[in-house]
Amino acid sequence: MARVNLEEIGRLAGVSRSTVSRVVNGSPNVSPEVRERVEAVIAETGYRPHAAARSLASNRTGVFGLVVPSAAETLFDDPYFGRLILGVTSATNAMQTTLALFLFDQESDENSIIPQVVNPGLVDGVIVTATQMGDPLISQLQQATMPFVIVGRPDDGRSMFSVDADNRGGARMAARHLAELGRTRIGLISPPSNSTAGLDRRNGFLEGLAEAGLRIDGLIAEGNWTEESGRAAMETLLASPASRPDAVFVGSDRMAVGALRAIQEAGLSCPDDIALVSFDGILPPDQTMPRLTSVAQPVAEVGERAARLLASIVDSTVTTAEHIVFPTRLVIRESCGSPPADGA
Amino acid sequence: MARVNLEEIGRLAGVSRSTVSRVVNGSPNVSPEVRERVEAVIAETGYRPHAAARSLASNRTGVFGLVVPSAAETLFDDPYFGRLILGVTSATNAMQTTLALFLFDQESDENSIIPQVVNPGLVDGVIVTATQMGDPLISQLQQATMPFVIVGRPDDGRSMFSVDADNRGGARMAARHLAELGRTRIGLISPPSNSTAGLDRRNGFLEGLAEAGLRIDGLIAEGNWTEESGRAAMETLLASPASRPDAVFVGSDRMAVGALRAIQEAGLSCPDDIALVSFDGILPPDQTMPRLTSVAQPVAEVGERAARLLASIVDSTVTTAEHIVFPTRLVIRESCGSPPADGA
DNA sequence: GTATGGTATGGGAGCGCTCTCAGGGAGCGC
DNA sequence: GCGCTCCCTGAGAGCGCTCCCATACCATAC
Repeated sequence: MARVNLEEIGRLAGVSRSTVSRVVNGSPNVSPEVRERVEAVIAETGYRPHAAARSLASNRTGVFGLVVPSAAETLFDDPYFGRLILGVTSATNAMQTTLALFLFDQESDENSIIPQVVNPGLVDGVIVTATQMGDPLISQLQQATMPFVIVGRPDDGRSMFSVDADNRGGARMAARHLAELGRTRIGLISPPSNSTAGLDRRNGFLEGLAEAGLRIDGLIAEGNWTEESGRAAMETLLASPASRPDAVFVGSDRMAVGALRAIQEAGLSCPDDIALVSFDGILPPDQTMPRLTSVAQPVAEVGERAARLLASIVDSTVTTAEHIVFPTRLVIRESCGSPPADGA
Repeated sequence: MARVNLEEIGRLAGVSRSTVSRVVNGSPNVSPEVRERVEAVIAETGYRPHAAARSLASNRTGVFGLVVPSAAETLFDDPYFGRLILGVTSATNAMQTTLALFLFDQESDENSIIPQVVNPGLVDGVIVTATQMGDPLISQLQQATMPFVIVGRPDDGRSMFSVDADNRGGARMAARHLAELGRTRIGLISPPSNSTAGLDRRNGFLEGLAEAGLRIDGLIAEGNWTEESGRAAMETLLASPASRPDAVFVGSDRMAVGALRAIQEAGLSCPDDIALVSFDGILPPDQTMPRLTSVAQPVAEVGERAARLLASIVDSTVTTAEHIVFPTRLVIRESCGSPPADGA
């Protein structure tokens, strides 16, 4: 069953290459009997169109790139990226598009990967996640006029297509919730401030705190998304018993796991001594004791929407940049100290 | 900066298309001054070769596919696939190859995805993971003469290229370790037996048990890789207190987390009442209390090796099917009840 | 009858590259 | 000085497809 091409199929079915192409691509202008004959030949030869040839002629590859830069090492310890990939693939599968994954597993890879990403004829467009401030990839994409969508909020004001969760609103909600439960010394373990998500969560939290008439009072530490950094940050906050917080908002689930461990290692109780609310809502709830109250963001939906948005950019259906924000919701469990209202 | 092609670069540099091609592809037969001139033009025009055109002409795409079929939903809760992807990308990055990810997120996707995977001109070869017995994908790949490597052990005797961890030997080691610690009623929570990995771990365990002169005595339950199934399986094993095991080998880390929870919920202690050894060695050790003793398999290395093997098949460097097995090693922590010998 | 329009089909051109081959020039040995 | 080889370069063909246009045919309208 050697490779066979359009011409050959045409020959076998007694029609031209063009007609076979029409059948393959579902053009309506083909007579039923011809279509049937051609389809029979295709079936019995096992013919499959050659993707590269098609791409070259049509200037469309049917491939989207998903770029996940920076420390990929730690990446999959966080369920976030897995969920995002799941969302993206669910959309690309539905659109008959294939997904190329660009993971930079080292800083040094960056320079060898970027050319691939922006290479014409490989992908039709790119979804970019976890962009750092001033990411060189972004400007390269713009320069190459490669369509792209950012997952997250772009750091500068320039208009680009992007999809994000409402980090700011969610964090604000968390702060207010803790305040409403009567906590007064509410601390923050912030995600890294070199990411817009981190920045937004921090600012949203401070905003909510202010709205509740509370002050942060120096109870602030910064982590780097990892469990270990959450634990270290909590240890910092607990360092002086006199000024110990009675509640902490932790900027991500994983950091919260570490923070919780620090609380317990210090012989304190969560939520009695220190209430905790985290962000992401992505961990299997039973993974911690008490279970985490968390601001849930719809990660898979963000990924799915990003893929669909990219598709419409590629199709030139939408042309003016838009920033899509998904709402977050507070999932109350035990770590915040309020009676559970929602078991999800 | 509109699209520019080889011909155009040639025109600007005063040479032919062919010469530019040689420069781009690093052919040695180009005079230094011409090379320099061409490279200057390339740099200033921002020229990038068109991947599809190159693929069409050279019959090489520079893309490898990674296929992860079946229940993708639960996929990323298990760090296994993340690690595997990391390993594969580390190799493909080094080889200047791009990775196409094929995730079937529903059974129904399968039929729409397979054609993409075996499509000529899209990928040069495919790495297939988590194959079920009698996977239709495999026969399609063979039929399309698409090079492929299986991660895991192929279920039938036919010769194919594959890379696996020594599931059998690892499980055997686990059984013997527990026996050496003086446990006599050693149970098994087996991975699903519709996977060769599951089968191998189960058989290896039984083998090790027999070598230690022990019998399984009905202390066997089967899970489906999930935490919840591990917990349910352990509950089954604990159902009749009279015949309770004093040790259990759990076929995966995630199931072990569930099993551990079941032990603790039953008011028993691990390792005092029931010692635990699991398989994978992939979870952050601090995630459980006590920390899990586990048979560690080098997942990332398996992925990396699979990608490299695929590359040599594509290059026709290797032609006779081989099955590569990576050794596993027992990482002793607290859950097995022996004094820790290794902190990794 | 001719004019008009829609539909089914074929053929040519071309997408941007690689690969093979031919040819010109330089360098070498005798 | 001639022939040989080796290196560099250019030109042609062709990868398998899509897209556009020309053509042939049929149906309808006047």
